[in-house]
Amino acid sequence: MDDFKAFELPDVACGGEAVDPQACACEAPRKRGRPRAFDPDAVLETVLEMFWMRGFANTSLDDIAAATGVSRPSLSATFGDKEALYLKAMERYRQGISGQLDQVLQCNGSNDNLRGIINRYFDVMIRSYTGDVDGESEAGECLGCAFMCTALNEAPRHESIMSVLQGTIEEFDARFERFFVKAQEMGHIGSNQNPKVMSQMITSLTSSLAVRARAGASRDDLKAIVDATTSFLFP
Amino acid sequence: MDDFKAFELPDVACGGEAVDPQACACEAPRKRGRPRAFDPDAVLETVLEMFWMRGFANTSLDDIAAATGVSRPSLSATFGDKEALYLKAMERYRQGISGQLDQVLQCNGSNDNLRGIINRYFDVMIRSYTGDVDGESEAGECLGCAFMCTALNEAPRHESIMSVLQGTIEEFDARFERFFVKAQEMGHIGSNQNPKVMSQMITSLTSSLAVRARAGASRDDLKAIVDATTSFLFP
DNA sequence: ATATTTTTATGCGACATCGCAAATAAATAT
DNA sequence: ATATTTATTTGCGATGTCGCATAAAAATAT
Repeated sequence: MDDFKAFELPDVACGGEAVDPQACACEAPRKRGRPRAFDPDAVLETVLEMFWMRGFANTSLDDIAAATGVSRPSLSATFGDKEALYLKAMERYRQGISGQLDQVLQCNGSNDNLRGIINRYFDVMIRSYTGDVDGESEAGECLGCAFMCTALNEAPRHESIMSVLQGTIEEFDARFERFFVKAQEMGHIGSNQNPKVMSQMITSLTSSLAVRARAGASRDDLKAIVDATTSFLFP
Repeated sequence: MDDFKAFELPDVACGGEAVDPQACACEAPRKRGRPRAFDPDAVLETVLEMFWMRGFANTSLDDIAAATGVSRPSLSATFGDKEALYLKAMERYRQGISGQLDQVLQCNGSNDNLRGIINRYFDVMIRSYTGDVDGESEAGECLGCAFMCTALNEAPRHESIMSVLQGTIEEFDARFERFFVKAQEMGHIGSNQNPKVMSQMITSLTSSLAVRARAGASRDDLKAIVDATTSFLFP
């Protein structure tokens, strides 16, 4: 019902009504029946943004069908029911962030300094939290963490969402604990410091940024908070 | 639709069908028309728990009417529409927390040590986040922060919720900045420390606890995190 | 060409949800 | 007692929402 024209799929490959057989450059020798008229990945991206902005319960399958141009039966044939669709969209989101963190969170080069790495990490998160999609910030912005904003709401009602929520927290914790243990081994932090505590500081600040961003804090607001904290933690 | 018998109002004062005129010990000389058959505060408490568990969009006025025994027209006459009801329930929640913090967050007595005060603060928050209502933890538990879990979801769709969210964040920030400024004046933290940074650490950790609690972290899990952090910050 | 397979289109049915309107009930004011 | 005020009860109407079932369309296999 709400105006969601902004979500209409652009004419990307695989987006037309009849798709050029070779267009979807999937190596597979072409399956048998009628080919899909849409790109599932593009649909998931749109779906992610809708859930991100409006939440799970406030986003109906009709809305999604209208915004993507894919009918409800096609959606359910491809992705399953609403919950499965949500989980697939969130998994894509998680992988996107995770991939960026893999690149940023490495302390290999011995000339890296820890504070620089951590600042780069927060740059990534802040960009994501303040409405950055693929480089430039956009109009009908998605603010905060897509997963936090929606999963905290739904977790008690959906076993599967709860368990993804737990898994995501654990993944973050584990990632940073590994990182700081390694950083300590390489002498970037003193042996009197506790990697677990450092890790908790970073994940806590991260969740705080997500909340503040959702409430409309600007990129500079968040940067200021991060700078203050990192200059305290890594003087 | 869901089973919500747990929310049926107990027979508290003002809960029966015809209320004893003097029972509601409001000093006011008794208003004119037919007296209310329910206690608005008790209703708000129930409503809070429902929104807390299920979120705003997943809680229908029919559910609320069934759980409280108050019909929809009475609800809307007393509280306004669904959004207004939500805001009133959250305001009650905010005041409840705020009142507890007023008691806990004082560094008057010169023998208070800062770490003790902060630990008491986190005790309050952890109890609230892990399903404590009025002292004992309950069965159909409300986990995490009622406001975070619901408002993050709804903020972009509801101007009013967004603005309460911003206000709540500012209130927390201001509270802790005041606290640490005063603590510094009283010599509890060195003059080289930055009250703003300390404040950010505490609010960040708080939001992190809320998230973890919603994901099912136990009281002890959260205490361990708090202890590790506070012993680092206030050695 | 015909059959087979897969996707898409259309639409129905059951139910949920909200806001509102009209009638009824219970108190105080005069 | 009667009028007035405020709450409650009952129920309707419009719309939203989801899952499913059936028919049509577009491709490949034989």
